[in-house]
Amino acid sequence: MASPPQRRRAARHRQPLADGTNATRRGPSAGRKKPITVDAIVETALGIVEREGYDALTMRRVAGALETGPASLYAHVVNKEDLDDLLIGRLCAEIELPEPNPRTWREQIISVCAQIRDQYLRYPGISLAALAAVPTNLETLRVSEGMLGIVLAGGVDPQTAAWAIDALILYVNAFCLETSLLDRHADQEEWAVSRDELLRRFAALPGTFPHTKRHAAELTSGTAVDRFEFTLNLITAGLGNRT
Amino acid sequence: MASPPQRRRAARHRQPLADGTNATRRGPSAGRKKPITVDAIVETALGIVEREGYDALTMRRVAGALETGPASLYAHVVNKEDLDDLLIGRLCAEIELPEPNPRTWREQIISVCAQIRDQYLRYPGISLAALAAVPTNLETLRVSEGMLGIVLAGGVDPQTAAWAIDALILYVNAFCLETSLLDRHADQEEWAVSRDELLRRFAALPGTFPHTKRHAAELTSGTAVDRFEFTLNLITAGLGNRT
DNA sequence: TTCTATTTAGGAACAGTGTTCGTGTCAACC
DNA sequence: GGTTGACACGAACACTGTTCCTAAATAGAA
Repeated sequence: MASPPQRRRAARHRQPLADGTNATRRGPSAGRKKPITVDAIVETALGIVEREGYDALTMRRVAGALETGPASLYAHVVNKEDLDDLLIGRLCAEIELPEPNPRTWREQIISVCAQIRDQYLRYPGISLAALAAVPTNLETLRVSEGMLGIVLAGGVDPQTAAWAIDALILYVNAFCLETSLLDRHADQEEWAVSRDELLRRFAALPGTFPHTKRHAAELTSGTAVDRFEFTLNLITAGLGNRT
Repeated sequence: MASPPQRRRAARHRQPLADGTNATRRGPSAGRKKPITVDAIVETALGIVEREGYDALTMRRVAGALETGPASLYAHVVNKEDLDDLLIGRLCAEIELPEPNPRTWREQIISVCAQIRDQYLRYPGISLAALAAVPTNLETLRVSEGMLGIVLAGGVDPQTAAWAIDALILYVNAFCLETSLLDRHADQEEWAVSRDELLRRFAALPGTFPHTKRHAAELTSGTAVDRFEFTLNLITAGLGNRT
């Protein structure tokens, strides 16, 4: 009745104990080319998401890539939810956090957010898992901690800093999710929404949409990244002098 | 080979033609107590989401509530995706848009966003459908149009207004999604994350998390709505004088 | 060395999911 | 009155996450 994955998961959310990778392994894994480990599962899963998107990430798919059955994964991973957690942990671990600099703190958080954005967009749709991730995941906490340090170094009062970071992370996740969903739509759908097509539709709207019709150009202008940086500037700009 | 739902869906995204509710109906629907219509499906679906949450929303579930099989729905609805689209359209249709007032424009958009928030939170998890909704949905466009009018009345330049509204809507959706997901987690999970529990965990973090440990109180303070209004104030505050 | 305990691997199955096919049934038009 | 076409729907397909239970193989104990 031993349940190692559950315990391992609980431990993951408690303390950053050095992962006790037992040098010696047991079980019928000698016949395998590569043993099934949590890292192998995570790596394989990330590869699938990178290549085919998050909703192609299936326990069966991962198991198949590892040349085994789906049941074999549940010895190392509690859930699909647990796997999701591991994935975004793995991604957050790659984020580089600069030493807080009081003079350039705004550029610094924007750069960290851009790192997260690029990391998430490289794995389309995974931001959904990021939104659902439990807030006590150690790797996401590491990123929060780093961002908090940067904003505090900028002289922002702690309460404002705490909530602002919450808002920033939430926005980054949402941005990536929306972008991924839109890309997936635009990929192989008959009604791909190019900018021209959008402009045409806005122009064809009835008179009850005066502003949308008049400012269709502004509404459809800019790349996704342009909007991303616009919003981040907007949020961070208001942090210095609160009203 | 007639495909009415596809055509209807396409029409929905083109022009707000008055819904041609043919007074006379055909087919073996006389034996039914209530005929299966798009409205009936949407209404039933909303009821399910309100009571049991978005991931209880299943084609089979809706069909069952309508006392029929799942195949019957596909005569009126193209997809589950189409149903999702209809649902958020229905919700957006309920949003009341005030007449733009240049003096109180900030309070006005915040109030509209709060309306959307309450509407989405009443149907837990449906914000996921809102994020995935195609941007040419007429009802969501109506809301965007209303918000655009308010911000423009506030004297914000059109380009800034357009992108800011995009950011606002994105944030509201993400906020609702995260809140719903957290609620679902906290509902019947053994590791429910109460505020005390969170404080304890932050206190137990290793020394590599100095800021998180020191400001655990600020990080865990406030209700979800507090954070919502904080962020909306933050975003709208930066709209007047752009740098 | 032999034996047992523990851990890992995995086949088969269960209860769900979205979606499609084909068939049957009824109402409205010519 | 017969034909047409919209509607309803049972059955099935290809999936999904997850659990049960069995088989294998090693680690430590006797």
